[in-house]
Amino acid sequence: MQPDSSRLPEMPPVVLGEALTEQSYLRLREAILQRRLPAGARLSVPAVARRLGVSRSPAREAIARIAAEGLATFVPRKGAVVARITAADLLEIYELREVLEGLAARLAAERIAADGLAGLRALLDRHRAAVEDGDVARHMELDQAFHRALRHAAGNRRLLEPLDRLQAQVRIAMDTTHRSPGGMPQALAEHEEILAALRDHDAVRAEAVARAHIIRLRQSIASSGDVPAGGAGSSRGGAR
Amino acid sequence: MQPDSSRLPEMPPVVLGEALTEQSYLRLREAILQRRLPAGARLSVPAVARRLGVSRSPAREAIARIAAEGLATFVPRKGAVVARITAADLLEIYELREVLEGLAARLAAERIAADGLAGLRALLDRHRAAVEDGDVARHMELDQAFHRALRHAAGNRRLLEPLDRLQAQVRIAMDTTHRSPGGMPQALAEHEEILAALRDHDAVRAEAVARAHIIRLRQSIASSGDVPAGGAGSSRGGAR
DNA sequence: GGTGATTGAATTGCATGCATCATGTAGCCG
DNA sequence: CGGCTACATGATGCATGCAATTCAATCACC
Repeated sequence: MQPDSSRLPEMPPVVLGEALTEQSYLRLREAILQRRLPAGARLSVPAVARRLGVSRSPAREAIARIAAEGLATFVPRKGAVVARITAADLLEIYELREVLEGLAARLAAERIAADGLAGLRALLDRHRAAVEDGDVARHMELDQAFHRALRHAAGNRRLLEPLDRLQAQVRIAMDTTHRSPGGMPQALAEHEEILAALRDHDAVRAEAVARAHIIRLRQSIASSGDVPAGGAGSSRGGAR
Repeated sequence: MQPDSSRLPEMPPVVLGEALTEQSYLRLREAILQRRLPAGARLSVPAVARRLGVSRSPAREAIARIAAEGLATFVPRKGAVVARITAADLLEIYELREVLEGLAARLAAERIAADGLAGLRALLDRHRAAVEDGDVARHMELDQAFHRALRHAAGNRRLLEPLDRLQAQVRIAMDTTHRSPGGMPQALAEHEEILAALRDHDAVRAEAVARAHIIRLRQSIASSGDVPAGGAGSSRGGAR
């Protein structure tokens, strides 16, 4: 193993005089999601503080938030390391996402108003353009934006955080799990299906198609990235 | 005038020489769940530190965890206050719990082994005894224990934290929303139904009965529950 | 030359100092 | 007598000091 983790990539120092902790958290999160900090990278408090040009206090809290979010894990004696999202983790994540996105779609179908529908419509139009252009990065961005808008339309605040976290974890896993470009039109079509159900305020259908959408994503991942045959079994017990 | 912030209830000082932050967190959580710290109580860092006999660092982090868990909310300029779980919040919580407990039951039905079934069986036996004795406190405790065991049997680690959090939030809401004692045998019977489905490894039925169980709880709360009405008068300190 | 002990660097967790800022009160002035 | 202001209190956020501990690499010794 190479101690590649010792050198953190250059991060522009935090500038805003206010909310150093928040800024540090956002910078750190961004670095992780963009994979400038790869899975397994160690996040020591002094190192992060140095890189960000802040003292240890905000660095420490930023790291704590990152860990609480599931983007890093605390190793007992080593501090925090950027989470390694394995195929088994993705299975767990998609099991959860299935029911949560389904719930979001159901609630949104019951509650969404005209402006909410218009917003989703606009997103899908831009998404379609991106897919037609074969713009993978933009596709992923708009795909996530759609799901984000969907859960916001659900009107259940407690639904936001778990889904945000899962989505972030999926993003840092995208490293190993290749994005199949062929799946882009399929995802778009399924989003259209969800939107259609929302427009009809058909809660049952919205939940069903949303769940089917996630199930398909899980399967496409399970088939491309091979899962160790154990599944998401209990690897480790213990409370947090 | 008396500084009301010092009115935090007596908490035995943290004793263990290790993990002051963890101990502080647990003590604080316990105090909140037992309603020794009522909803709306302010959790200022110095006050908590004083009460627990620790310095501000562990107190600060403990409060941060409590807030991240949804047991307290950060008010921009006032610090953290113990969360006020309204009837509307409970609605949100049960919307989420419905799908999460359903997922837990489904996964558990697929994966649970003999010892897991035996553990749940033992819990239900004790639960039955408590219900027959009319022991409400023990009923609630075992009710929660059953759900906790169920989600552990699901074998999805990412499912644990959201459900733990929701359950904790429900507990601090139990202040205002009283559980109808008549519901005890009903809850027990539904848990038996879930267990039966698990024993048959009938995932579909397990999910269905678990969801039905939560839906019923939500309805029983919605019918007995009061209006959220924010009219809770903040007790103003005595003028003289 | 191989193995083991020692020193060293770095990290964590905790404690504490300090400036800024909001809050609430008391007193003063119109 | 009421409204406004200045002050005292206390909280937050950030910076930094300090001891204990861990991990590693070097160096001495067999």
